[in-house]
Amino acid sequence: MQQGHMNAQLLAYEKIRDQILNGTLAGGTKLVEERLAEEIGVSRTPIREAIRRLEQEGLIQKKRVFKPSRTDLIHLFEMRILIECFAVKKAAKYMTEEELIQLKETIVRARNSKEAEVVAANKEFHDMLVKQSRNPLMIANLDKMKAVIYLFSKAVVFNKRPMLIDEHEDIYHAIAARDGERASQLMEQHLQSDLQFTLDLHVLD
Amino acid sequence: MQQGHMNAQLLAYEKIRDQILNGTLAGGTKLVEERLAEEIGVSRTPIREAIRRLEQEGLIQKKRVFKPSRTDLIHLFEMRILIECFAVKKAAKYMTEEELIQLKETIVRARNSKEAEVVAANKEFHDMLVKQSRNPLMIANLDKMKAVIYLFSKAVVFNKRPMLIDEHEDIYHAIAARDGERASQLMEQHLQSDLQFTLDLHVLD
DNA sequence: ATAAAATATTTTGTATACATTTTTTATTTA
DNA sequence: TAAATAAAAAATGTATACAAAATATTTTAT
Repeated sequence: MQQGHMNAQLLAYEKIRDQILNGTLAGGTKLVEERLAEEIGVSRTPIREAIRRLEQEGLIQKKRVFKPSRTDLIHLFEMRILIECFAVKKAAKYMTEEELIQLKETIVRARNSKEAEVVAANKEFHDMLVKQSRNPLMIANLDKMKAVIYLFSKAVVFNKRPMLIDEHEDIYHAIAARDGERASQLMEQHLQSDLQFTLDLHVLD
Repeated sequence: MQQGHMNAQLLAYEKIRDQILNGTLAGGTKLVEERLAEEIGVSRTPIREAIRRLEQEGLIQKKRVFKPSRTDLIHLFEMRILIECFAVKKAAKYMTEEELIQLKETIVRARNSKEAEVVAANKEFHDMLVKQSRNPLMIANLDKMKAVIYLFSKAVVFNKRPMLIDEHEDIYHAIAARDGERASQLMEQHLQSDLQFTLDLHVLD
């Protein structure tokens, strides 16, 4: 959490967002402007703007902390698959040798580290690929979605799904071989597995 | 323009949005809260909320009416193609006979009407298909994008591209034949042609 | 006359008061 | 007791005043 020129709005936005993501504000909680204003120490005005923003990002819906259902997650992943498969095809076409080395590097790092570092490396793998879409719209879209996806899976200790890194490696090889179609197929399977894994951990709904 | 329970916010939102879409507020124009407040006859507070919303929809950027560049339009269409091709595959799988009749109906209407009615029928064709994605996220996304796409092509008299209806018909036949792959390919070509047509009409940039 | 500094003006950000609506609680009635 | 209604409280919507920041304008020095 960095603090640029901290105006009240940004402060409110970041504080509320953090509380939602780390679970302090649980899914379904009603957000009361005055309560938040008092807690954060600003007036209602910037709180409102922050809430509007979070509403647009999907983290708040109808004044309540969004609690994604299984169906919501499935929809999110449908969209995610569309974008990441597109990106991966572009990657196969346009990624430079240097970029490929960097990509490979995230896999090596994921194998040789543990805990948070693994998660960070895997995240970087996906981020690098999404960037290859060269489409700011898609990048921004996916960014928003990730917050909601995280919201759903935050209970899931940490992405420790078996085979995850192997799948990344397969995707990498397909890209390096400039086989966009195959990379896309592999990415789809990879994300479907991720979705299934997440759904399985939330038996109730 | 219908008026539900007209609160100041909605009023402001709709008025500003309309002015952007119909060109009264030209691309690049700086939006001054006080000016708008006076004109619309509400205070600055609801104006601000309306602006935030329009910012999120992409119609306003950094306090100015968004003026999409050719590149922006290309990005928009990349995203649009992704979603509509996805939708069309689902349509081929799941559309009922009744729905297919309705779809066909939009084509007949487009052939036998003129002016605004043709445009409406063509729009309905796409809307019906997008709905087949059965994914609220995609539907909402496309809806936002359409406003911006319209913003770009509003100077373009009205969608009178030759072959447009024939292409719709081809897509319809592919769907009716339950050939999702082909429907998707046809939809992609169709939208690429639309993009090209729109770009060609804006020689300057 | 030009560039820099100082000043004035406009515009946005924030707090606050009050109006309106929504939600909750209490009360009445069947 | 349960449903319906009325009263109270709470929360949101809106207007407005003032503060801070960003822009535009004038002044000054070179």
